[in-house]
Amino acid sequence: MSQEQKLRIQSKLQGQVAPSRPENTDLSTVTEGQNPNTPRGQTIEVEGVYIISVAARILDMHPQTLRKYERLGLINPGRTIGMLRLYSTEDIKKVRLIRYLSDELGLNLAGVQFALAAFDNMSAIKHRIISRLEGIPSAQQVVQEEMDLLFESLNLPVNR
Amino acid sequence: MSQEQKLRIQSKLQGQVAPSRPENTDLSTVTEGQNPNTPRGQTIEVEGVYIISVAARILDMHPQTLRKYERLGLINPGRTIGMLRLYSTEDIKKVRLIRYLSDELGLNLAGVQFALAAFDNMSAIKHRIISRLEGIPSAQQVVQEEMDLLFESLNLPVNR
DNA sequence: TTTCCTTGACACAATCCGTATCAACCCATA
DNA sequence: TATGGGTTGATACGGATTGTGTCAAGGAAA
Repeated sequence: MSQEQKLRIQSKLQGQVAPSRPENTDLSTVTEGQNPNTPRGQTIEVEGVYIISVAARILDMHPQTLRKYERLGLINPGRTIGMLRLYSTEDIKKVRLIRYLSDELGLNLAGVQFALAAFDNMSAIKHRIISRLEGIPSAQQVVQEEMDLLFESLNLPVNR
Repeated sequence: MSQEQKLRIQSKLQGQVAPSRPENTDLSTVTEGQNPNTPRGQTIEVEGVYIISVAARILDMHPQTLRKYERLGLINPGRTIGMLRLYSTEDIKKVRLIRYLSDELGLNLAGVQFALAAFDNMSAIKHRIISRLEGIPSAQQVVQEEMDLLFESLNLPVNR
């Protein structure tokens, strides 16, 4: 339970199981819902990937819960050659978002699935609009502002 | 209990608006552009307004379910002077959307609440953006198209 | 080898949702 | 005005869902 234990196991397993670094993260769709102005000053954990036991300890959640989330398609962690799950920091952040939607807002997992898909769609549409307004910076500014307002209105925790 | 009694009240309350079609599922076109909350003095003359028993029969749902939806803030039907609930056609449509989110997509009521709020915010933001792009019709069209695409991507039933 | 760890499957306790029930009150009709 | 049926708010119950626990079997690392 102690922080030292977490970091010990974490660093231990990182040295072993994580030969590939950030280039392995082809989970680009995960970060789609995050704002570009995300405060990145609070990263306590070292960037990298974790096996399920370490990820569960970091998140203080049961490993079976993480497995269930994956089975429902909510998260999609990478795998080692031996089929071990590898959770990136983006995966961790996404699980925190899921936990917020579930615990704080009371959504069930179907609702979480719907919300995550909605976030992805909203973010994609925002980028599509801004892209299509290439020659009109003033319009781009309007869309940027209002869409950011929209995300704020959803009470999404940026740093959870 | 008896069907005659209900139909009697129904015809009293909603006038001559198709009381003999209990299986009518397309009420969305009846009073599309009319505001059901306009006080006309006599409640008998208001069209497309139903008490809870009639609304429940139109929707094929339990009256207690409708009451619970209201208690949770999902719907907000009007009231008579005697505090009887009055469901407008807009309320009926909203209940159908709630039922779709709940039954088809499997959201719990907290998820439905979140989704409805998100829809409202999205619609409001869309109008705000278009309003702020007053002098740029081409940009307005882009936003209109993409936001419509966004709503479509949420698999929302238009006429449920 | 030994010792963890992971995996999938099944089971359990707590909670949620729709429904049912109850007494009290309201409303339309005679 | 009197009456009977419907509505209201509150509470309680059965079925379903969710997170968690447990189990045996197999793999990876010291």
